[in-house]
Amino acid sequence: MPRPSLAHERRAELRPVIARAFAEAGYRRMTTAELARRCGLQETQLFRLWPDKRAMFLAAIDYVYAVAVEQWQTLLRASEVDDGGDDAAQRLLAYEAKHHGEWGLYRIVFAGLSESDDPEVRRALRRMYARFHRFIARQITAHRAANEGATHTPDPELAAWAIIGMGTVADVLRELRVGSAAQRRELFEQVGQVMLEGQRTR
Amino acid sequence: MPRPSLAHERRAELRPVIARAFAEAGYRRMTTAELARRCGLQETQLFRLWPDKRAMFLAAIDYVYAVAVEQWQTLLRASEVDDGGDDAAQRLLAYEAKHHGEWGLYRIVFAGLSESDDPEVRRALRRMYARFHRFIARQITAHRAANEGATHTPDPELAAWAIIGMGTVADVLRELRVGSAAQRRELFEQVGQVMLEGQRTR
DNA sequence: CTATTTTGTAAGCGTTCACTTACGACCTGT
DNA sequence: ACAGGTCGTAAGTGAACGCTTACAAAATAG
Repeated sequence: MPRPSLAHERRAELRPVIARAFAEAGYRRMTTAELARRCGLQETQLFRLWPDKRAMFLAAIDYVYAVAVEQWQTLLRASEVDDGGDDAAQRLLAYEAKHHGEWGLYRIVFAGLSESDDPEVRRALRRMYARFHRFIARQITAHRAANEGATHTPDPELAAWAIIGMGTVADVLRELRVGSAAQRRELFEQVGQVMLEGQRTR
Repeated sequence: MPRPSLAHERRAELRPVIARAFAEAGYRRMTTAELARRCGLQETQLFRLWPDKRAMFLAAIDYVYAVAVEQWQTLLRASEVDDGGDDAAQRLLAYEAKHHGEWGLYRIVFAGLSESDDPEVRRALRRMYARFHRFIARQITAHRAANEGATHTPDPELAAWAIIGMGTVADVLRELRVGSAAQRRELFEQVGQVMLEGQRTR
């Protein structure tokens, strides 16, 4: 019998390094050589763990959502205790207003989008967006249900997309160094609030 | 005296072809050879018109705003006559709800963003975003001023960014083939309306 | 005409980079 | 022990591609 493979575990522990690398340089500009250097191993090892560069990138895309959700969950658990009357949606919004995009992982998404004629990359991005959207839409629905019973516009599904859009534009502003962190925070707070509440449909 | 150069005119007439090409394939994947083929000339000619590939890409970025604004202006001129009571902002919103992103030029922006450590590209993108933002913010201010005098939230500057974000997310959905054109239209109508009107600050 | 510049065409050059080959050392179950 | 796999390292390969060189043809002002 051969020696048992640690490939699975190694992939898991290298994923953050890979993701970080792609986030810094984008897809094309991050070379497999540099990737290997950052992982502290030879290029060949990398190609034994993943079939090709694209597969490494796919792993990075999945990591984007994984990281976000992990942070949100720890946040929600932590603030169940010292809750100031705000519900989960508002706490998440306040958190994002401060910390959105600070990991720079959105760069992976930008890279993926301009690489997106590749069907696998598309699939990974779709899955990522679908997950974010579902998470946010649920928060909005819960928030509105808790606070009052009326129907609002935009409906939660659309409001969730709008919030994702707001996050994206905040990423772009950060990326291009347009405006300040304070302004981005204002954006999250004002627009986020309006999207959460919505307007009563007459 | 030498023969007079037509370089300026040629650049102008090739710009849409270049832009279209970058929009279809992104920056890295669009080769200068293919670019030349589409322009119906040799690669060397291209390099006589622009110093390098990046310069061609910069021209494409500028073209994105140029095209949008041209369409908007013809729309506004045309609908001054058969105006159904809506103001400019609402007509633009209705127009975008139907036609946003159909030229695919947003792909140029995605490509630029993941290529964005290049200072020139960054500058071009900043200028483009700034122009879009100013245009939209003015529309919002005009709309609110015309309809009622109260202060609203989010303020026009932020609402304008939110609308750009909404447009971006619509582009992403179109790109990834998530949801239908009708849903994107709904997004523009509902979210756009709320951003235009805003909520009265008490 | 002629000098000077643009326009057209063909070939190629140098670099970057994803991915491979080759080979030896090292585990681990039977 | 040893077979059949994993791990580590070094070198290389082949293709893509941005950009250049070289040279001839055409056009225009003086």
